Amino acid sequence: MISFDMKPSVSNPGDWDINDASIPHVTHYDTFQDWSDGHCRYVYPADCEPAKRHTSGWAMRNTNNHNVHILKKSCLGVLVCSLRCQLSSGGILRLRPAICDKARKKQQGKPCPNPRCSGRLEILSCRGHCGYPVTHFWRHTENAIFFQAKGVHDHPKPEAKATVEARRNITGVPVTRKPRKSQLRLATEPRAVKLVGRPRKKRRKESIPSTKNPERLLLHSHFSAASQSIPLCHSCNETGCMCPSTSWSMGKSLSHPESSHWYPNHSFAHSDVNTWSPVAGPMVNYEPTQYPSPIGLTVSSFNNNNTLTNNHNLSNASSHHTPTTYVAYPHPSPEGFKPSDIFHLDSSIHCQSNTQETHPSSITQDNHQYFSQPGNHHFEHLHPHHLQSNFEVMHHHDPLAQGQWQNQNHVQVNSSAIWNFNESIPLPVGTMACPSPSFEFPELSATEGSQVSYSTVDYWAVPQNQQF
DNA sequence: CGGTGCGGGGGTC
DNA sequence: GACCCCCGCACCG
Ligand SMILES: [Zn+2]
Ligand SMILES: [Zn+2]
Repeated sequence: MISFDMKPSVSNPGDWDINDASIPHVTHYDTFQDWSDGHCRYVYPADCEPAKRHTSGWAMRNTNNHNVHILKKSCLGVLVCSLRCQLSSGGILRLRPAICDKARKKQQGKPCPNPRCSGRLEILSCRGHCGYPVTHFWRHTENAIFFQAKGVHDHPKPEAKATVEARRNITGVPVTRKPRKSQLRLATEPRAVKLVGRPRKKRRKESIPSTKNPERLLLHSHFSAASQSIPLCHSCNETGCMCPSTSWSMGKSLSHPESSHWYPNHSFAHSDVNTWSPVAGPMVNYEPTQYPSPIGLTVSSFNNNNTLTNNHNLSNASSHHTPTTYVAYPHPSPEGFKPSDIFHLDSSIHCQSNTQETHPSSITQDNHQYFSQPGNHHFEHLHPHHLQSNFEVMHHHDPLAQGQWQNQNHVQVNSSAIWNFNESIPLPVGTMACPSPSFEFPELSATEGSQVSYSTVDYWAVPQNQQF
């Protein structure tokens, strides 16, 4: 049986789609979801700052859909170590891909910041929407901001944007959180404007179900099929989809049974931030299990509760009246690296032109297939039947790994971290204008003083990371 | 320098 | 025609 529950916030009980010519008036708004995953729709108040910025925890880049009224963004995946080395925290490295193409190219191929690892950074691209990246759509109306997402992320969460910014803060680059005008340029519709797209050429409004790609196997079916008793693909939300990462049973969000949200049965993204589950491939219903580490380390049990994750409301919607800037500093050094290690990933100061291909050994080892395209891009093909052995799963014991979340939010300081974080102090937790339910809390952190003492140059010269 | 939004345009189905 | 992606530009902080 299909359970597609419309959130009661939509005054029009009928379906709305981001592409609809007219979108219903809403009387109730959702709290901001910056880690939304799966097919979901939310309505935010027009003054919701994160919504105005079209932000997301996921690294989303603008995609041209040739429609002035609907902003489309697609997921860039996550920046991981090619060797999937295990961090002291028990997780794997999950850096945030730069949104800017140029900066992202520079990130790729850089040495893994883990001093014990000879791996290199590579993009684990998102193929969560029938092989295409997960897409987000934003649409502004007079008094609301509509959000719709398509697809289920098939990769771990990247570090939060605030983490990257906090790191930059430490390096001295100021980080401001004021909304920028340029970000708010998305045309607002006077009322029920016909979405004709821009007048140019023949491009029209974006029709969401993709019918293009051969390997995506996205069959022609309409979104509204959701209301029918036809099995839907969790990934593309289409009937009849045969995309490989599909679970066919209907899942509903445990945390938000009332929301219009298809909840994936095997979403990685819904596992803990520092861990994730391998894709189930053509199979279904992945159960968290312990897998051997690719580098032979014992995979330790790790239960990271430092994050409030997907779709977990922390507070109600009544609190997004004042656009307060939040001054929280999530752990600026995720996974136990000293921040300066990762600063290099943000800065081009010490940029090495690591434009070589990923070395074959890691290719074989990881059961990944790499090929390059013009422009030194590294693309990755995941072989679904190999994926089960590809990745570490540290979360095997956590019964909540499949959709329920703990929010203990305590600060963990891992004394066995590679770098000495004994001086770490808990960092303040801020509030957001439109409360984000998934703000990352510090796990490993350091005072500015301790970070300043690191030599960012030295680390870059560590020979053990130059083995390629 | 990088995040963001806009828009042109090529390629593919 | 639809829709993917890439690219460049402009703006901003
Ligand atoms: Zn590594
Ligand atoms: Zn994704």
